[in-house]
Amino acid sequence: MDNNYQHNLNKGISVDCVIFGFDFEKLKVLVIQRESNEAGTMARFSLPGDLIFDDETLDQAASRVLKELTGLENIFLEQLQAFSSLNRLSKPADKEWLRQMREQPEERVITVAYYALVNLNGFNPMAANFAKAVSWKPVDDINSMAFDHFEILQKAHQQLHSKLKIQPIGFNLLPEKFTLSQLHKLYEVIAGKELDKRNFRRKMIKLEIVEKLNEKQKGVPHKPSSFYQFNLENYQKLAETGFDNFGF
Amino acid sequence: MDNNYQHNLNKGISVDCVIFGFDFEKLKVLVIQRESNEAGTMARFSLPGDLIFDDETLDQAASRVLKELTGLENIFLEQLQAFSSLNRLSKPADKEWLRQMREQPEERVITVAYYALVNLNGFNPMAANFAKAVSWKPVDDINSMAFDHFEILQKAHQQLHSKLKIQPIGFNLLPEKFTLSQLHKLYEVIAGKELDKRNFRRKMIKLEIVEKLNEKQKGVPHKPSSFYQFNLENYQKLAETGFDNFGF
DNA sequence: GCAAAAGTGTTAACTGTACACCCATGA
DNA sequence: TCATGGGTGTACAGTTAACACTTTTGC
Repeated sequence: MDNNYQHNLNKGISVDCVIFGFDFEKLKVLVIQRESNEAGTMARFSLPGDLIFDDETLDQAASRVLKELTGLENIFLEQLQAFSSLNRLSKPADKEWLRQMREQPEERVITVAYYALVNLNGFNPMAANFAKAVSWKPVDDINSMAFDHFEILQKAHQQLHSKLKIQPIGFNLLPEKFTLSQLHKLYEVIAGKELDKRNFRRKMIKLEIVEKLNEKQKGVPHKPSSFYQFNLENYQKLAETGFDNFGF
Repeated sequence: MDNNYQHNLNKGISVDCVIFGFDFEKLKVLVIQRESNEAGTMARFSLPGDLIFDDETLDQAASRVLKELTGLENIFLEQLQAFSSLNRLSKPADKEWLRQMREQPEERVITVAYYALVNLNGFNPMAANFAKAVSWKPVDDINSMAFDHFEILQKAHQQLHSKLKIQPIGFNLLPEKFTLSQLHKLYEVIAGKELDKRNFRRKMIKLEIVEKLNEKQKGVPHKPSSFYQFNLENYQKLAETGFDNFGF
């Protein structure tokens, strides 16, 4: 990717991004689809990533990959961890694929994984980058990926889950205005279990990290829901007093 | 360090280890002291670390550093995160120091930090490695280090704190047999606040992750304390049912 | 008027927290 | 006998968890 800057690339280190999105139904992840020239082989996906430049930090490299692919900037992006297994490129098809993109595909590469949270509603990654076969896949539907990317995805998913319990990062997956049912559904999907509707709402409202707006859903064939927004200020006050557990 | 294997070193990636120990009083960290040839300059310390070999994983490299320095194997060792700031080597004295140890000290190096938990009682790192000026320093007494090591230390300290709340990793800092007071003190030191003695003991005992032994302290000028040991099996049962918060 | 999702209260069980005194030992 | 840290119980407040019906809208 980005052959224009090759002279500058650090050949030994890459970043890979696990970009999560939520469509009010399922947790999804942005994947790049390999054109399958091996008939009969299961379609294979990889995470977006790139080698880093010598004069950028890992954070900058991850932001760059994210922007190139989605056009998005200033979104939630956090380092997961470095991966270094010696057989990252052990699958033959992976080597072939890499050969098309990099100068020395056999060389050992250590990758630093990041995970990002984006609001995917009304957003199509293809609009920003139509040259690549990019798509959102439900996380739960994926059970294999190229390289060690499935391991990275699983680790990122797990990290998202643990972090959601102690910090209000889930709001990054929703639009600015959202309904409590949408928030509720998000927590259920990530926690992987049902959460009592009444208890959930009561807790969110009592913590005062969501704020009711004077605006309701329109055109829905049922009682319209109020919109809410995340109140960062209140959350920060809460965090100062040592809050670190939603109790889900 | 370890010049014998130079031909094999990956010049772009190093590991650094934050090795924590607990002496029943304070949380300590293993540091390497630079021989200060700059009079008047505050003594400077660094974390133990090394460039990685091309044919080892990051985990292996970290284990190697740990073993070379302490002689210890199979102890708690976990990746923290990768650090890549472009001015890691910006302090002139740091460059000079590195020049003595590496071929190309100016080259950009990304480091992957690990943290380890060891039982330091009756243990002297010098015994295993007398060539280096290695010592345990109280974490709270350190407010500056070489390179970006102070940032790494702070991050590791913070991680230890958060993780201790949700997983029983603190036992790695204690001997196999310990008293509840020692465990209590450990949690207070890492949490950075007083914890009610009665409530603390009640909780640990009720969770059944500690097990009372038929053995007591001897020769202490006060009522002798019972020894306890960590019960991994019970903890795992607990973890299966979704336990992830000690509530401290 | 019906289907669909929004919104709302109460109770019982459990968990957290605050707090003070007697006990066993060595010197 | 004194100094030192070990060890114990209780009551109140707050939090979690379980549970079912009414409301508002579009069709």
